[in-house]
Amino acid sequence: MIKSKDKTRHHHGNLRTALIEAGIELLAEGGLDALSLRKCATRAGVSHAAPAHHFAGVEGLRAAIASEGFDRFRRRMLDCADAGDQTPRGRLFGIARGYLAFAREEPALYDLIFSFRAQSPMSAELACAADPAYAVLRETCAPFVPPGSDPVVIETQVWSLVHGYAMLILTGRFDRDPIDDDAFLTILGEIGSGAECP
Amino acid sequence: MIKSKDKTRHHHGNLRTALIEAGIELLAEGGLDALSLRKCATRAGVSHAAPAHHFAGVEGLRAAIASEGFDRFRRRMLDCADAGDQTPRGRLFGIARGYLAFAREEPALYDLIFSFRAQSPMSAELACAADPAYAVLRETCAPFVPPGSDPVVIETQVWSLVHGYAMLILTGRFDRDPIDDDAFLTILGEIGSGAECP
DNA sequence: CGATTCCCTTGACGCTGTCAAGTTCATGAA
DNA sequence: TTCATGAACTTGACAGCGTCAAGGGAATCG
Repeated sequence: MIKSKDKTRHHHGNLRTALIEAGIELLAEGGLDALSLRKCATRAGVSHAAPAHHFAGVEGLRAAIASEGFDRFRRRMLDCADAGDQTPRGRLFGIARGYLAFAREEPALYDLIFSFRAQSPMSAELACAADPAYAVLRETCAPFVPPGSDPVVIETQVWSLVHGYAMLILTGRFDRDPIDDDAFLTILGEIGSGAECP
Repeated sequence: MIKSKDKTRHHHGNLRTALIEAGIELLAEGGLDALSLRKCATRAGVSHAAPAHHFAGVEGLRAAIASEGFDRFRRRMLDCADAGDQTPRGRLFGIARGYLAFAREEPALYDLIFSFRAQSPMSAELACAADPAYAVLRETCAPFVPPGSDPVVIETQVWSLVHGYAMLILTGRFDRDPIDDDAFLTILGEIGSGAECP
């Protein structure tokens, strides 16, 4: 048996994590195009080909960074939900605020996690990493599902609305605060009407 | 004076258009990553450095292709709107159908036109190219604007909802027809309630 | 102690965008 | 007409990129 979880071996300790961290830094500094295997390697202090032993090419690195990104995304939503009113509507507004906050605070990471397309070889792995984030949305929407109706309908409403709004913000379509977020959240609130909202 | 509009000069006639066309083909065949200046040049039958005389680098080519993409996007929405019921609600559903159709039929081109971020050097040029498409949305939403309210509110609702739904489709989050588009359009219809809907 | 295995390095290859310099051809002037 | 100008394109070069093959060094195991 090998000490399976001990990564602090050889020259570098925990290189995989260091490469992901370096990639997130590069994204924050230079956007999606600034991410490269060689720059991550340099920043982590290893040779240009070292990352190949930890990721399946550049797409593998992107997927690994996206996994970490989805986790931060999930935590950002939960933090906002936990900080506001602990009512179904308060929590719904909370995750929406967290969603928008994440998109604005880490736009390149946000772009990355939603840059994978359906036919991507990584889509299975990515779907796995994204599921916990989606679960947050699902749980928050649950109180608004009309009895006997498919939960996916209202989840799709909420998610499409917030996701689309975030994307439009990032494209810069809104020159300056087109409608403030509270007005947007009011719209979101109307979607949840018709179910109990204590 | 030079014959200003005559592009059929020299070796190649109308190379700029040919390069844009080649780029759109490459996008359709291989997605966003398949687009490169050199491949466009080869496909148009010119040397690898020829495109530099027509575009400001690869970003310039991407912007030019996006301009053409926005125009096709606009026409696709208008075609669908013109084909359905000529009521405000019928036309609203029409542009939504056209929006989704374009995203599904030319996913890479759709990705490209929405890949430019606010701080991009091309954002001014791109905003110009995108305006006619946004005008279609604006006109279609106009009948649903409550008197005395800011039109941008309802435009943002509609647009966010459809844009987000399209993005979620492309990411493959919906394994198989999660909710069909008609159910989605019903949601869209609820947004337009409260104004005249003849 | 020696062999194995893992982690990483080195070097190479083709592809990419970009630049500098040269060539070819159409246009306008003499 | 001939010549000069300049636009359109070619050629060649360079650095950065992802990826592969081969090799070396350290830790572990028999």
